[in-house]
Amino acid sequence: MQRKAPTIQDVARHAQVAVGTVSRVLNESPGVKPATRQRVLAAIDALDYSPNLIARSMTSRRTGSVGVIVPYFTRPFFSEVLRGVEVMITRAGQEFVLYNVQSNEQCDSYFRQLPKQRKVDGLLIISLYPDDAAIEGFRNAGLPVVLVDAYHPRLTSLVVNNVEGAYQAVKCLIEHGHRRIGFINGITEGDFHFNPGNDRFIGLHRAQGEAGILYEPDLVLTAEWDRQGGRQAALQLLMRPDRPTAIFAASDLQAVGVLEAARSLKMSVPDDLSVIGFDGIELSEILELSTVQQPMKFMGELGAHKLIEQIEGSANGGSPPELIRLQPSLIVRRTISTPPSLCEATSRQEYKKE
Amino acid sequence: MQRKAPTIQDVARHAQVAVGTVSRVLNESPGVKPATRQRVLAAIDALDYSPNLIARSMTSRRTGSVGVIVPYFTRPFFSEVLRGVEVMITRAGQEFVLYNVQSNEQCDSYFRQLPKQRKVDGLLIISLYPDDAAIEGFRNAGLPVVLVDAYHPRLTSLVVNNVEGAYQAVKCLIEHGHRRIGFINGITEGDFHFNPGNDRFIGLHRAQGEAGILYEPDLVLTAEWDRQGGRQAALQLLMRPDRPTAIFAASDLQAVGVLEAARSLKMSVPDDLSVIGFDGIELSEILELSTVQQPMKFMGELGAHKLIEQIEGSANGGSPPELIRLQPSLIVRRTISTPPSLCEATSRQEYKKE
DNA sequence: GTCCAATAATGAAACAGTTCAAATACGATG
DNA sequence: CATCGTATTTGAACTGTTTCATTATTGGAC
Repeated sequence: MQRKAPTIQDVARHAQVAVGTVSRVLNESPGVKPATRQRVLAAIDALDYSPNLIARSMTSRRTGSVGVIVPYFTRPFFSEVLRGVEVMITRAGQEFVLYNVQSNEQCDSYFRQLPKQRKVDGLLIISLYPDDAAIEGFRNAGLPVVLVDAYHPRLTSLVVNNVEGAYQAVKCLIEHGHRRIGFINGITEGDFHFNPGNDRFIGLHRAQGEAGILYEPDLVLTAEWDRQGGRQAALQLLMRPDRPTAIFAASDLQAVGVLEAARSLKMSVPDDLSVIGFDGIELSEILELSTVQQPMKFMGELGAHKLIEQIEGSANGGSPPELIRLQPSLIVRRTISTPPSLCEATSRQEYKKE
Repeated sequence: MQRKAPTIQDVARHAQVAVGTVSRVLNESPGVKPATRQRVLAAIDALDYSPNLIARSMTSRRTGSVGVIVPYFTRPFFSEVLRGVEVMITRAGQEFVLYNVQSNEQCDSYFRQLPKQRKVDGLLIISLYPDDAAIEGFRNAGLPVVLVDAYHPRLTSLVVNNVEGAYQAVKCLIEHGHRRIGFINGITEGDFHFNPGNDRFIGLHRAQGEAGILYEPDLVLTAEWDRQGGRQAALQLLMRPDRPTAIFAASDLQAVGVLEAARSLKMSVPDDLSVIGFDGIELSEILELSTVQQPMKFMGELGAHKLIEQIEGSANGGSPPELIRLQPSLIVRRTISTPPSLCEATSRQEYKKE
């Protein structure tokens, strides 16, 4: 059992050529006579040889692997982004090394270690924000890095316009007559420094400002990015005497929590409460939840594509960092309607008219 | 920019020792005088050195990476399993290389190539069934392999008792009075040979047999494993004149499709139709879908744990393959009730009595 | 002050490839 | 037939580690 794998030496011996020749056959370098090439290929076939990629990496300084650093990779948003990433990485013939981060220390340690260990040819960082020291480390190591759903001026970054997305969402709510709109933000996880929820808050703020709605700090809560977070925050908002008639959540998962909270309070959506989320995960479609759709898979694809471009072009000097902005789009589904107060008001008005 | 990374040679020179000594400091091998160790550590610190893992892999024949082969890794079931896998792999200080397979050829090519390329120390194969040639390849390469949600006599395998899970589910439906139960199986994807849906079908069959219910081939359909598949199959089942009063789907995603089909036909669940799925993904909880819960995360953890055990013990001869069986558990939620026909029957009976 | 056995430290070989300067083969030309 | 230039091929050097047979150092016993 476990007989030693054949090496390039064995192939060379078997084909009666020098190792260098086998190497050029393997790498399809020119300058090998067809007849020789055939002999070598036959030997490779006979020995069932395939090159040891580790050894190859030694000299070629290419590992054929791309590292992807991502927080909580099983959450639907990240999962979708990764789907796109995987497609591109595989298409480029690279392997996909997943670095899941759950804490700030872990994230930092990846940022510090990975460039030096040389186990990956490039790094795709999703929704995480490397500090300047980390970026210096990437540069020193000559390691291509692309940011997705995060921005840093010194790195190629891919972001969606969170401000605009939130603005559209809230504007839609306002156009439906809502004046008291709750906002559930996501926490800045660990200490990752970067929080797309903050931009979404800004969008909300802008839409409200334009409509002349006063900012009410009490209607803004910060919660975990998941269902539980959304539910708890929603309960808090909805049990207030002057509760909001609509809630905008920084993520779909939180919005689902809002729906659950409403259900548990026997409130009907959208009759008693309008809800809108952010992301556009599959679940939002199933639950007919209105949301701001991000092009998740595309973000993954494009980010990976840009990274691979950098890896392949890294010989001839790195290209300057690029900032790519994508537009989210509002999807109005079942969970939005005119607020109850306004309905009453309207009917009362109509009543008066008669 | 991009100054060359320091090597062990540089450290040795800086600390005025031989490379061998630095190596033993790095690997915490005994036989290095504390004073020397200090000098070396100081040099490592001064140069900000960390060993090149690729080079290290050359001689140590350990890459520090574990490969995970999985189909459609973003589906909730796999995603949950992977969550467990990731935890264990990271805990063991290994890296997680993801091989997502979407076609049979791709799967096969991974099975053939990976053992020879030596880029991973072990392979975790999820819901995929390697053929004998592949297994021979693993053995020749001395590559530890563990199967999760699949079984092969020559490999350590981790399976849930699909027959039993399905049996419980269908028995529950029968106990609620259902006699016409539709079954939506999942297709055997690509040509992966292994289909847990078949065992679920057997469980259904057994429960029906015990209850003296005749097997009706028309009530058994095969569909894609996803929502669309479930929806289409359900539509087909529900538009029959003698439609079933309950549907058991081989996956939760398909069961969600069933719910959607029912909704589009204006049928109420569970009043007009009982539905039960399989897997126990988060979505089933959100939709209050009854299901057969698999310990997904645990399966990932245990599978990865077994694999790491094998990797670490692979020096002293491989342990014999092990078969681990886990029990799923039925979760009854909102989507099960007594069938309408029986309600009528019951009320008619009661009527007569009066 | 020797001698001996540990204990430390050395440095070359090995790992499995790529690369490149040098050697060789070959066909055409003068 | 010698010469030249091109097309192949060779084999040693190199990548950055680990390992291991040697060699050097140390400290204690005599």
